[in-house]
Amino acid sequence: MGNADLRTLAALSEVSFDEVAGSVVAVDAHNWLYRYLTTTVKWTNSEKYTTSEGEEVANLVGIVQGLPKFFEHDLTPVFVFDGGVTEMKDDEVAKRREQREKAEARLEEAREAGDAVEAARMEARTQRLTDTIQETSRELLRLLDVPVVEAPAEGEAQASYMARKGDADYVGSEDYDTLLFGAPYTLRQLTSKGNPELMDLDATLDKHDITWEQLVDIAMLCGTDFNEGISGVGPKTAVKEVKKHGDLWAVLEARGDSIPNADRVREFFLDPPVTDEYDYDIDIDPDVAAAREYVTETWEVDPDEVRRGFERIEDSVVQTGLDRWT
DNA sequence: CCTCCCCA
DNA sequence: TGGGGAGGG
Repeated sequence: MGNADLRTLAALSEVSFDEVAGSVVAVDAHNWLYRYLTTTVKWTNSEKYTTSEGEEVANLVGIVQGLPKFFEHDLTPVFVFDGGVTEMKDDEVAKRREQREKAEARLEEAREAGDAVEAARMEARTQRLTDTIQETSRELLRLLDVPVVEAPAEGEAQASYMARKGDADYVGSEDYDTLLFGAPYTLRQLTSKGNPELMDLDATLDKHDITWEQLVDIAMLCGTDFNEGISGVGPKTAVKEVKKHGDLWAVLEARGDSIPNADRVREFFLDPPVTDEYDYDIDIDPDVAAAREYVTETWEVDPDEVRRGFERIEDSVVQTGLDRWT
């Protein structure tokens, strides 16, 4: 379970919303929507957010309720969507399919073994947001004038790349592997109660006196979402060994161990498919009336579910506009 | 120090 | 999902 290990290595600190006010946050859209839908809206077993046509549109409620948090703290979100498989290179398609099949196979194994935790974890990995959810999310964000970027592959990789280039101040994600994608600063817990948590890449590297490449090597030894780690190797040992031997290959050779597809996984973190073809205006001017009509009439969402959210959006965006003039 | 397991 | 304790190496 690599993510917990990465957390122990990461330089984390609590920040206040005031400290990050005025910044642009590249949000991994899939991650954000998925977490919001599962934790807050409980969409999977709710008929409340299902239209008469049987389409699940809890995402619309999630967006209307989740966006005000950004605006009220003067944060500009840029939603970065995962790329469609067809836009990816052939080997990338093959790689993703392979990973997906692997995850599904592990899910089956976990189910058969009665391992509920592992099954839930694998389910989260294999679960995809439906096409309807992706499309209606994009449309609602368009009406609300929230910037959207289309990633060629992983949204998380694209968001990290944008932050690295300086086109975003932070990546917004709950995942720790934005560190592995080279995101300088990641904000976690942006939509939950309490203060956000800041994850700092340079501070993480300094703390252990390692390079970014070595951090990726360390993570791979512990295990990532894309590879099993080496049994008996945790964060401490991984750091020690990578610093002693220099890089992943030297560590694996010295131990007589191997990681399947190690070169591809490593490359995936260090040089993922990303694009420079994006352009957005961070001066947000939402058409709340059109957005409300889209949500409540086109998709038949109960107006009571989104009334407060739209009010907060109206208030906070007007407020922000005033702030900029004073 | 790692892993497994339980609790909040 | 992450923090803490038991047990094993």
